[in-house]
Amino acid sequence: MMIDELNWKILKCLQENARMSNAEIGRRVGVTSPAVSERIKKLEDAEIIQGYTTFVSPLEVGYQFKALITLSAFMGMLKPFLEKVKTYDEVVNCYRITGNENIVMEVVLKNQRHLQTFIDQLIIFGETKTQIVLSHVVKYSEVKPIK
Amino acid sequence: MMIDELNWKILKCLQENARMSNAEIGRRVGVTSPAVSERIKKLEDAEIIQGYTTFVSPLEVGYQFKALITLSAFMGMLKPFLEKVKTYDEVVNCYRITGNENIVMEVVLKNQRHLQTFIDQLIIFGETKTQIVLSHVVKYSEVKPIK
DNA sequence: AGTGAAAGTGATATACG
DNA sequence: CGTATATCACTTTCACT
Repeated sequence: MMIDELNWKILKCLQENARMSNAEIGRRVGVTSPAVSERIKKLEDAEIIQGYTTFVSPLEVGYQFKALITLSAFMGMLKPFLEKVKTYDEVVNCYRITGNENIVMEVVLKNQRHLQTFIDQLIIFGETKTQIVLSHVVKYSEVKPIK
Repeated sequence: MMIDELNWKILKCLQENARMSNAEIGRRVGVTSPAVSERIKKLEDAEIIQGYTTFVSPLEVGYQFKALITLSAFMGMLKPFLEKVKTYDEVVNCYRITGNENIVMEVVLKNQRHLQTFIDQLIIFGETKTQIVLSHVVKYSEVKPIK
């Protein structure tokens, strides 16, 4: 599928604020709301738009910190881990990566004890490395057109 | 601010689909749409809700891969980097972390050459480590109530 | 803090450039 | 692929509880 300039403008609006009305998007990009509606539908069908979500602040709801946890899986333990990780409420993001380290997870934790019990659950899968997140410098920045 | 069970149900709906109408949320959680509207406004004011966004697939719009790039900053170079990183279109997320490695970035790249030119920009700030993302196993999972 | 009703605005389907 | 119109749904405000 083709993404023209108008579609990029619509994607920009939606990335800025997913709850913006089609009418408001239309005003900003210079078309009517049915046109916006149809284009959004096509972007969804083409899976260019993969969903709409809300940022809920982990700190404001009582989690004390975030951490990045890196897992170097033991032989044969990567596959079971990939299934298991989906069930952890703590994990908000999980990437499989190249190299000796196989997995990086972004986790939300309520306190140090919680970190300990969480890491304890991982030891059967491999070796872990924990890095506490001090700040989220760039947060879910927009995906922009390729130059 | 207090987050009661009703607010958690509303947050669950919004995290699943930020574009869900207040009326639809109301039907699912058992209140009227003005009630939903008012609660959402309070959650926004309390900065529990920090925004609404749209997932645009980097691969579908022409980026060939993602990478995690770790930066171990040279003495005195962390602060200038923290300003500079906001200007990079490639960086969709950037975390400052504890330990010898100071920064982890999630970046979208159009090809190998792009990776090289991007890393070249970083060498003045510190040493880098690059891990190519093979898959995004858990994607922006919901933040859930603390048990 | 939530409901119900009124008025305004937005979404959707259809007909037509 | 877009607009224009009409109908229906949703949002917002407000009086009341």
